[in-house]
Amino acid sequence: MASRRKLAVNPRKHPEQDRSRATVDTILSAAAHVLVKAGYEAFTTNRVAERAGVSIGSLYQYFPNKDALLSELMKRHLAEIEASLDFAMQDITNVSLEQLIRTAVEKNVRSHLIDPDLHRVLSEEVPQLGHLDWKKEQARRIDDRVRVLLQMKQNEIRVPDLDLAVYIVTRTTEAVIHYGVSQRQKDFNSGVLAEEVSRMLIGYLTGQKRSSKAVAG
Amino acid sequence: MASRRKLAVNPRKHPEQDRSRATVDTILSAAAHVLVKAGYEAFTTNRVAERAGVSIGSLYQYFPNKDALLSELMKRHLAEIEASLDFAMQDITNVSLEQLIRTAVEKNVRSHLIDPDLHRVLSEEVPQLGHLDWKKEQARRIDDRVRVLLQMKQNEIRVPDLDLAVYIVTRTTEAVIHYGVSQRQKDFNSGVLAEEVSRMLIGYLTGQKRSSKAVAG
Amino acid sequence: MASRRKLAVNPRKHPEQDRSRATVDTILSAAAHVLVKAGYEAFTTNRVAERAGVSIGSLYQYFPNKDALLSELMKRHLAEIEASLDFAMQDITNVSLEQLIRTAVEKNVRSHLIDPDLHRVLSEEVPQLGHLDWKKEQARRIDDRVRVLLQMKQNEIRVPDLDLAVYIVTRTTEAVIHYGVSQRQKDFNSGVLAEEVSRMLIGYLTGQKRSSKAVAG
Amino acid sequence: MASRRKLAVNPRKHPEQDRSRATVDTILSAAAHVLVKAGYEAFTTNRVAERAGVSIGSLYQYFPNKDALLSELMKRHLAEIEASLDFAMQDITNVSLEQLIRTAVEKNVRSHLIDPDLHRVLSEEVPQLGHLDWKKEQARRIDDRVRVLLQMKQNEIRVPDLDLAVYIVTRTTEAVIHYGVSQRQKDFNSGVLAEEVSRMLIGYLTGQKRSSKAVAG
DNA sequence: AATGAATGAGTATTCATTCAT
DNA sequence: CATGAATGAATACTCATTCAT
Repeated sequence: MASRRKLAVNPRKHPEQDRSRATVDTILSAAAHVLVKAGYEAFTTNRVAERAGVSIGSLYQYFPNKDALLSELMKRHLAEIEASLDFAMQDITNVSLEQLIRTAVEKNVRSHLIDPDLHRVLSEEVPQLGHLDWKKEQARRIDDRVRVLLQMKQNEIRVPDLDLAVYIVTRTTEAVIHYGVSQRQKDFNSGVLAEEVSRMLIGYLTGQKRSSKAVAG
Repeated sequence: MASRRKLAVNPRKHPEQDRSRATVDTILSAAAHVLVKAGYEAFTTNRVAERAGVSIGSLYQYFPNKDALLSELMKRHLAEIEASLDFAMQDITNVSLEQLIRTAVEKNVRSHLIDPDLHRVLSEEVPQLGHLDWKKEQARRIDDRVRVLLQMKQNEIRVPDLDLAVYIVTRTTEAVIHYGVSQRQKDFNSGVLAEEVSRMLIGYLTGQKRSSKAVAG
Repeated sequence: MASRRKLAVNPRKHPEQDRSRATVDTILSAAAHVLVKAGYEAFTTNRVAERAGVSIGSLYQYFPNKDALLSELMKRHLAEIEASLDFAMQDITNVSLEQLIRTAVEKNVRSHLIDPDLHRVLSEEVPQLGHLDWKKEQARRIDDRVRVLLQMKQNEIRVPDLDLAVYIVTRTTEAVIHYGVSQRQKDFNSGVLAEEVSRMLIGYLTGQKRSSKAVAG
Repeated sequence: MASRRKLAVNPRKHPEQDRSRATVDTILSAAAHVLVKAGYEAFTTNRVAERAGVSIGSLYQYFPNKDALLSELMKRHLAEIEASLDFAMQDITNVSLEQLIRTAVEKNVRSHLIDPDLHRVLSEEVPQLGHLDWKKEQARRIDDRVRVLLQMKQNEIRVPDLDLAVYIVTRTTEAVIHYGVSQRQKDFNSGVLAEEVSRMLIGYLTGQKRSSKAVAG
């Protein structure tokens, strides 16, 4: 498993290693397929193996158990989403807070177009193997990026607690968009949904004085 | 599965009916207990029956299958929450939009203090038997109430689409508060979290013109 | 399992409990049968259940796992053997050491006629689930009885260490007889084997001075 | 399974043959290691191969199946023990029966110090692949040697049946010493155990008239 | 109605062994 | 000869559900 790096040196592609990688991918695809088409109920290691056209033994060669398979599937899916989020930080300094939020929300929307069926099953049907370390880490990573973005615009922002703002922005965006895919399909596709959330978040961040027991300034 | 609700209609209470009702309650309590203390993983009909001090046969006398049991449990829990939401419509006309939102959010917060452990298991661990008719109905019912409230304050509100606004307000409140219970415990308890969401929603609803490709008017 | 004693009081035989007991016995018989006829290799819970004419589920209702089944089988078998050993202590005081040993060995021989096939499989083929508490206990119990017997004849015995003597007598008898069943069948049946071991043990216990670096007196 | 022993016969050593022999040894060492450190439960061909730093394919190049591997391991271990038993026949004629027995038992004791852990696992944990031809042969071989020894001292010996005596002596020694290693560790190490068995056997062989329905003469 | 013994299809997982490279 | 990916029969065990009493 660690010896895999010989590749770079040796031009002869280690056939086994390629085969392995291919098998893993096949299995994961099959897993996604089963999950999407048949639901978690029917998500059986044997069924996945069968769908993958691979023996059950092979599946267990690469995944020590069912949860590991599920975990890897989620990991990859979320990694894709995270990648698609990217935030293109480089030239963002020249951009207004408004533009920033709009772009971020927009990207979030687009990231939900990556295999939305799988996304739904993964987030709603699959029993959450919480405590997955990489999951917490990923959440932290995303929060961190959002915090950095907000900090850059700190002088335009009026909130009592930046961390809290990050939390609210994150959760809100996620929730509204996530369920919007299926429940407000029209607005989701037309961009209206994104526009509205953006507007809401911008308003929230740039702050209003009108709250009675108000916090902001 | 819902057919034994006839009892409620018939005022003359046969003693058997009382016993039945008691048994059902016992079973549901046991179900909640198992779910909370041992997780969905360990939630087996036999275990619930045992915990309830009732034979497995009896359990099946009252619940045709496991899902029915789970469904009823959710139903009751959500009904409690819905009840606690109540919205106190009667005198609300005299109240400002601001106050309205604040109250609503506040109630939402309080509703999350009803058996939060059960709530968590139910919403995160239990495989969502989506499509449950009563569930959609309940969601619709809540949305309807929110829509009515907002309509009463229509002249103070600036949003392009009331339905969409209802959706956003609902989802946002739910998400921020739901995860806030565990992830922003401090802010949740201090009321800061509620204050912030309220402020955000009020800002959103009373509207801003500043959006560029703006929709509102 | 502990409530079984109500029977004595209540003439109506609890049908369930009888059924249970019968099922357990059936399963154990089937287990013995499979073990003897097909060997440990083929000793499968499913096969045992099938042979018992009982569903696999029922088997697991009474035995939490395969080892528990095996353990119970051994326990019962060894209990039978132990019972057949019995040692009839009561009138043994009037008896010579010689007679004592002879009787003990004789009983040991007879105890090996209890299901000798099962005995063989159990002691040779089955992976020893050592550490079984009751097993150690039983061994101790038997040793204790032997020790008591020898202590009664202490003045006729010449050995440096009674405990050691108990160990040697026990092991020797067991080994010689155990393998004798199959390897010296003729002598086993004719009683010659028993006679010889008895003679050896008597000689050993009554002691000789001739050992060079000798211990005894 | 035994067919690769041709090597030993052919004096001209091809380098491959050396390598083969080395591989075989490596595998057997690994097998012993796994068996001792992890028990028979964990004794899998893949694990042995891994431990040996050899591919599973190679393992099967040298051993047609798992049992063959196990068999060879036992064979070698028992051969070592047998070799250590050796019996030093040459000058034994000058020696008294007493001395003979004492020496034999002593050697037996020492032979149990050869990898006692492996010995234990092999004799207690591993499912006896009885019927192994070489095993019976070896037993016969040992019995034969003992018989020859006893025959040499025939005039000092008083037993009704020499074969039976061989059986009893063999089994007794084996059993007492084998379990003594762990159950009477102190006496085993101090030599007291050996002394006692020796004394018992000498007494037995030199015979007593005192048995009532006596056999000897 | 209540009981709890019985059911058995279904599931994850292991491991000896093969065979293409 | 060596490799290690692939195989798949086999196995222990679970749990929702039924039904005779």
